[in-house]
Amino acid sequence: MDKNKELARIFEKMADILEFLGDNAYRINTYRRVANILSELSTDIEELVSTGKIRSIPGIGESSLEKILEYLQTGKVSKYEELRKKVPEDLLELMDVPGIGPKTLKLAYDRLRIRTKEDFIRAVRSGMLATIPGIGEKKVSNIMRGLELWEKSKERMNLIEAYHIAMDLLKHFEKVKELYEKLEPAGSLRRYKETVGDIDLLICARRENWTELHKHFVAYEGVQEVLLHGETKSSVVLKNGKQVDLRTIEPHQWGSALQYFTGSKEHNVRIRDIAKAKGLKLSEYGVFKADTEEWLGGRTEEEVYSLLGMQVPPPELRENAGEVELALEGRLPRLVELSDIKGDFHMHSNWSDGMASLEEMARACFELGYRYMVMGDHSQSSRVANGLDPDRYREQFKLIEKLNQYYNPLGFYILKGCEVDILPDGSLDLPDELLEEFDFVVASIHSRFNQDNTYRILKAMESPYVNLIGHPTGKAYGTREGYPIDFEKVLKQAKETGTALELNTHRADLSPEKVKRCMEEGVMIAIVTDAHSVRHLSYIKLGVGLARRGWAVPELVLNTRDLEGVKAFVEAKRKKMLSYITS
DNA sequence: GCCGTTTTCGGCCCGACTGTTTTCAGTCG
Repeated sequence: MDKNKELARIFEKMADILEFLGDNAYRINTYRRVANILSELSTDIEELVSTGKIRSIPGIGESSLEKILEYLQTGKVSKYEELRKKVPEDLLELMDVPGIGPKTLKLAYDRLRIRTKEDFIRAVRSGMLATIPGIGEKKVSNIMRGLELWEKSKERMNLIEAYHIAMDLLKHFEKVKELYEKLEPAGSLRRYKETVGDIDLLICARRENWTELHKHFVAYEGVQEVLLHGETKSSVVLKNGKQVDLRTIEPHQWGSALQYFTGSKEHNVRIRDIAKAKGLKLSEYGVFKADTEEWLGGRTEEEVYSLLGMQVPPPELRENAGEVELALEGRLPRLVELSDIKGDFHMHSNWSDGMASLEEMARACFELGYRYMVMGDHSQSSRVANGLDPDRYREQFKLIEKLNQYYNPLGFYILKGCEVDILPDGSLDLPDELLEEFDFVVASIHSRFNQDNTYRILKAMESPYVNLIGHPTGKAYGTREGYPIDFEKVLKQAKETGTALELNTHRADLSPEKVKRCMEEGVMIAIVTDAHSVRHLSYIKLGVGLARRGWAVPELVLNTRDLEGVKAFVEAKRKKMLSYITS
């Protein structure tokens, strides 16, 4: 799969360079599409080539295929090698910064002879950039803000990125699985924090295997630089700039080490305090008697916490935000779990802007063990997303009905749904006659963020047919802050109208803090992936983690309901809101 | 560069916002 990724990167880079050079926009778009296809493939590119299946992938034509073949044979793409000679690639990395595009970079390149990232940033700070005609003060301050956001998102990775890095490393260790008993990511990744600074891996193994394990770790192909290479601890920086630490643990210390390295720091400080009060000492090596240093336990986390007289707080709650008190009293809530999830309420197929067909998405959901899924393609006003008009939705209904004939006897249901745009005035992008025909409706804001978004969402929730508000605050990882919104008003309206709010895994919106507010107010949430490919569906696990960080309980998570429960939720709102309208 | 009951050329990617302008270019989703 590494070749898929590398090829995707090359196509993406070529697109960047061509854009900088002012090439044909359609060609650039094609390159990006190819990059996207390559990165989302679930099969090795070499296999697709050898079986000839590559020829049947729409979007990859003769020219792209040639480049792919050349890469597989020689490890290079000559067109890329040619292109990169024409531009300073380092500078082009700034295209990822919000507010900086190819034209701005080209202007700086031509007018100020800027050749590197550092040059550019210096020109922004010194005011040189503002001297170029066509670039004013506002533009410069926008870029400054963009740079800050970019720097910040560079420092910490988002949860999805961290998850992928960890999964790849786990795969790397699969090759030497006879050397260890357990391997688990700790730190903020285990706590499902929205952003992760570096990745901590813990390995439980007998001491005689430690040397070999650390050797295997630093030999990982993704490693750029080895910072530390020892017997118990090694640290590396990966090619993507992210740091990974590895700790080897003896079996009898596993629980205490896992507890210690999971954190958070605040939680641990608090826990050690409690240990001290009980005449105990807690460290990554175990629980000890304070006076005699006698080892009392530490094989498992259960052992550690029970020696302190507490329940085990779920890792997602370990922030010293009330979980310690509840654990001491034995009153921790039962949080939602992955195994509670019976379906996904928000995903796209290639009918709109998804990568996979409806059939493929259905099969994948069925294989995940779901009882139902909501197919929620974009509505007509999302033109770039190839949104559906009423006729196409009705056409899609027929396909869904046909698939349901196959799946329903197997206990799986595809619900007719949509992600309908909330228009600037708060009205919906589809007529009521059609909305009524859907089994489940997600409504989201996708454009014109400078309007009164609170009003738009409140208005949308008044519709008897809207069951879920998509990405309610508009927040997206790293690159974008949310649109301004009065969340408390949204909460109140959600409760009054019987509308659920979405926890969109892809964007980490709602944030755990806002999930917590939902729980406090008794507002129903739905954990969704907003999947645009089969692979994205598996991110539901991360969504559950984010929900757990928001203390989400199963009763207020719509996905824990069976099909009848979901139908009852939809029906209840229709009945309630329609009676308002008629009375 | 890709694609084709509109098929080997010509359409595809549209609309809004922001900022810098005075009628428009760049960026973004």
